[in-house]
Amino acid sequence: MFELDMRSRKPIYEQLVEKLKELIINEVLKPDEQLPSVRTLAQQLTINPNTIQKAYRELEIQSFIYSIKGKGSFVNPQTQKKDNLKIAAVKHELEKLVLEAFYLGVSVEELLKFIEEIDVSKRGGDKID
Amino acid sequence: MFELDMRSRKPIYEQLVEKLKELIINEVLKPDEQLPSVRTLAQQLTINPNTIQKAYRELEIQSFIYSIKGKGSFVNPQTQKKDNLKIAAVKHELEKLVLEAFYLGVSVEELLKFIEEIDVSKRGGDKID
DNA sequence: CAAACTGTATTAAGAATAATAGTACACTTA
DNA sequence: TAAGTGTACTATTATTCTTAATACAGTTTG
Repeated sequence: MFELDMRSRKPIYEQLVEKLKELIINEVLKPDEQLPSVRTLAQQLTINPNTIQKAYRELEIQSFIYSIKGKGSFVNPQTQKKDNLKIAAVKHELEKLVLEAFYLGVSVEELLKFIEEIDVSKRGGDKID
Repeated sequence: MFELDMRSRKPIYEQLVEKLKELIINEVLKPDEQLPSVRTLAQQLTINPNTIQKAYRELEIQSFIYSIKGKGSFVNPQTQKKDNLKIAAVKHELEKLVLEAFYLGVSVEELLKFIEEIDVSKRGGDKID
């Protein structure tokens, strides 16, 4: 279900958050569908349950999921589906531009920073890094 | 001269590398211009000289600068100037597309990952993260 | 009801990395 | 010669992520 990079600088709980976000937004995980329990997923991924719970807590804060004690964690149905075809088209255009930027000598790092700055300027302060 | 984010997950030596790269590529630092000494810059930024040296070493490995014992560290003139106008135009187009992607519900994280994957697929394995 | 499952919380310890501190050596320049 | 340069090395501190081991409250199921 997941591929985690244990050697990344990015914490695995944060990788989990991102992966699950994608699965939810793209409706691989359906609205109100139950997520694996913290202990089950921990066993599957052979990582500590606390790490899973940290990810779930973060996802709940960002209202991607909701959790009910004794029952489980579920996909928040408010998260509306994206227009995937449109997104694919945009990504295709994006890739062309990015490659052009690379060709012009713009570094990956500079590009990433640029993207992040677009983000924060339009949506308010986000996570550090 | 620099703005460092001491609270970022990104190490400050790595932030230094990126900032200096930009200054060099954009020729804010001219070819063969001498960089501040490790001790001077450390004092200015109130960080440890070892951290500066780590950044300089990395920049030398990536051949953005060259260092001569007893003399100093200098900008490698091989680093050619970029076409800044062209880059600005590309960035402008890029910003529009990125905002469109945001509007479609693509997360910043997903976008950053997408950019990074373009990079690695076209230029071989880079740094983790 | 009882057992087994859920989420949640807490404390402690381990591991890894970044950053600092301090010192030293070789080289260049004024 | 003195001061400034890059470079190297060890040790220590600090931070963060992860694990470990419990514990408690609620739900579900036999």
